[in-house]
Amino acid sequence: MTSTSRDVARAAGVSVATVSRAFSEAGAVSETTRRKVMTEARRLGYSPNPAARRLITGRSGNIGIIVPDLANPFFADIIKGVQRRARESRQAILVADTDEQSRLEADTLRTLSRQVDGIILASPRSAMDDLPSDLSVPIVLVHRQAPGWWSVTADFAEGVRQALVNLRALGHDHVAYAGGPQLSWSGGLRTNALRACAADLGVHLYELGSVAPTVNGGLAAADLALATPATALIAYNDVVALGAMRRFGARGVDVPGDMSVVGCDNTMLSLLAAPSLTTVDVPRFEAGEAAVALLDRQLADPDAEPIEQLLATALVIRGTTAPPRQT
Amino acid sequence: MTSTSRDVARAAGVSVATVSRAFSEAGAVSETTRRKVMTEARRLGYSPNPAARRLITGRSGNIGIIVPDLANPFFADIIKGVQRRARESRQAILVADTDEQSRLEADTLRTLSRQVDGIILASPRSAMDDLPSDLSVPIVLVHRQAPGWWSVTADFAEGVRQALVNLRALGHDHVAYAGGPQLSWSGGLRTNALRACAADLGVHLYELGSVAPTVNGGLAAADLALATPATALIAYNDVVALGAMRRFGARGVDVPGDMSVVGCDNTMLSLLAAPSLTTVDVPRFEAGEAAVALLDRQLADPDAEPIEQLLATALVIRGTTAPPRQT
DNA sequence: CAATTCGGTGGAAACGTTTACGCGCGGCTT
DNA sequence: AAGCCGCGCGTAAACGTTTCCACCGAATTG
Repeated sequence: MTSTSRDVARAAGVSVATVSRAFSEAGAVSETTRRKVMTEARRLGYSPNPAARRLITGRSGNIGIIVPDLANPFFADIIKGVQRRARESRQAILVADTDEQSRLEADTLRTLSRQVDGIILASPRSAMDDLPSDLSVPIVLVHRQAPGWWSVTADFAEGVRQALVNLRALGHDHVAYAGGPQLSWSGGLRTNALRACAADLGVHLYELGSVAPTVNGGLAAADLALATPATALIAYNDVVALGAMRRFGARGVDVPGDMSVVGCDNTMLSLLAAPSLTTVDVPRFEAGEAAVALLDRQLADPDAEPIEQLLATALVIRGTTAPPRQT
Repeated sequence: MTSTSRDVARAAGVSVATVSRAFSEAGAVSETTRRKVMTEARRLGYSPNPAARRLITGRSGNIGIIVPDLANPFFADIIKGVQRRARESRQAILVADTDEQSRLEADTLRTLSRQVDGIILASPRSAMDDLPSDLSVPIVLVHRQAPGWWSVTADFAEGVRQALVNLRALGHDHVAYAGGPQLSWSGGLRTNALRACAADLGVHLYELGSVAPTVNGGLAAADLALATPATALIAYNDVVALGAMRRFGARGVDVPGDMSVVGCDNTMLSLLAAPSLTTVDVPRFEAGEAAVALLDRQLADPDAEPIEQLLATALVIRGTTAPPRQT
């Protein structure tokens, strides 16, 4: 049987209001009574009922995060960032995984919105128009920008640009690109950046279209790449890159001898690959932490102008890029 | 401004009690009025305030899950299983990651316990004695058994036994084992099973001690293994196995030519490795789903006898195991 | 036809907090 | 020395539900 503030009040010889004040840290209670209250509270094993507190304050102390796929180390790391920051401010986090299904996003958003003080929406696969806009909780987008929305994104454009520049410097004129989900905003960013940059550099870019952001997607991408004259492949993310490497291996294509591969995200996977994967580093923990910070700011001042935070990216050279084999 | 049951009641010309009943699905309201209530509710954008509901019912509709490391695909998959099952019964999930620090577990458990109806505690790194036992919420252990606790575990013992039997059949008499965290219950299980089985088979087992369940742990394990006459390495999990493979590669040790490697868990990583990793399959989604089921059962009947559910494991042969090179 | 049940509904009391308001009391200003 | 300020605290009114109890009419029973 859990005890209530009334029990503590009685035991400490004060009123429930004082107990509440002692816990709310308002400093509006003398140090002596505060100590007395705390002692009794500990003795009785009391802690404030979150439901009751929430009913009156309207704050749950929880924040929600929605990701397309928990099993993708990229999103797992973002959540870890969120969690780290949230733990400091004693907030719990509700996570929801939409299994890469865009139609689950709106629903999940609506359900979650009643449970939390704010929501972090990572890499939504829906069009912004399909997302409910009348939710009464603040939202921060991660890796998606939209007018009027708060967001934290990484500079994917710069990252893939560096990748292409590097490949060009190695001597690759024919480069393939395997894109991710159609409605991935950051995917679009990469595509546009690559197009522009390819034109600038005089590199021939083979767009392989969009593949699933999974190992299987990578397998498919590899076959598509081999059907072009490309000597290098830039993949939507590390998972796709690794999948492609696997398929290259199976088809007897040497990486990086016959085909250079560049991933994106710099997840732990890129270090596990053999050879280790050249990839674009994007700060994931930091993105998670920044998102919580923005959420807190929005919570403090709901009418503030939306902030769009941009995180830096950089190419990390490892073992899967090399000059093309002389033919 | 979110509307309340009173608004809906007024609009529909009924009492708040009826509105409540219409939403509580009790079937204690006529179909006509129910429809009327629902119509008005939709029009006003009403949905029951979870805090108020929870205050009176004592149920939050949330379940918590605590894992040592979200970034480990093994736990990510367990969470996905939990999430899938929880979504069906319209429960949200609170996840907490303890960063492999056992001292965070008790705290997290206590904090979470006020927020949720039940907690799933996956692979705790603490001794059971260090965990608070007076929490008023039901708990289900995953991959840990303890007297008086509900749990769902996998038959790791059988899995590693199969691995050792297979290695023996390939001709390996000297096998190294890299263990995981000291207080990992399932780790202890593996160690004991391997010891017993090695004795039976006449295989010489080199216990490398415990390494961190991370890539770095794997790197270390590889060096330790090479300091023994072992021709095969069984690793605590896939991450460690992949880390070890990386180090073997760096030191010019061919896998599986010079050294066979067996992982554990059969995560997506094992398919990404080159060559793909021979590993022990352990059902992760199923573990998550089963844990929720047990939680629901415990919730329905708190005084029931604890259930200990066991999931089957099986060796999956892939590319990292082969007969030892003839010397 | 009278007595009884029962499905459907409303009134009101909880649930455990937070917080506006008010009050006594000591120390400060003038 | 009289008034004022502000600190510390208690009283009581919310917050938005669920649920017990009572009530009414209609249907069922004897």
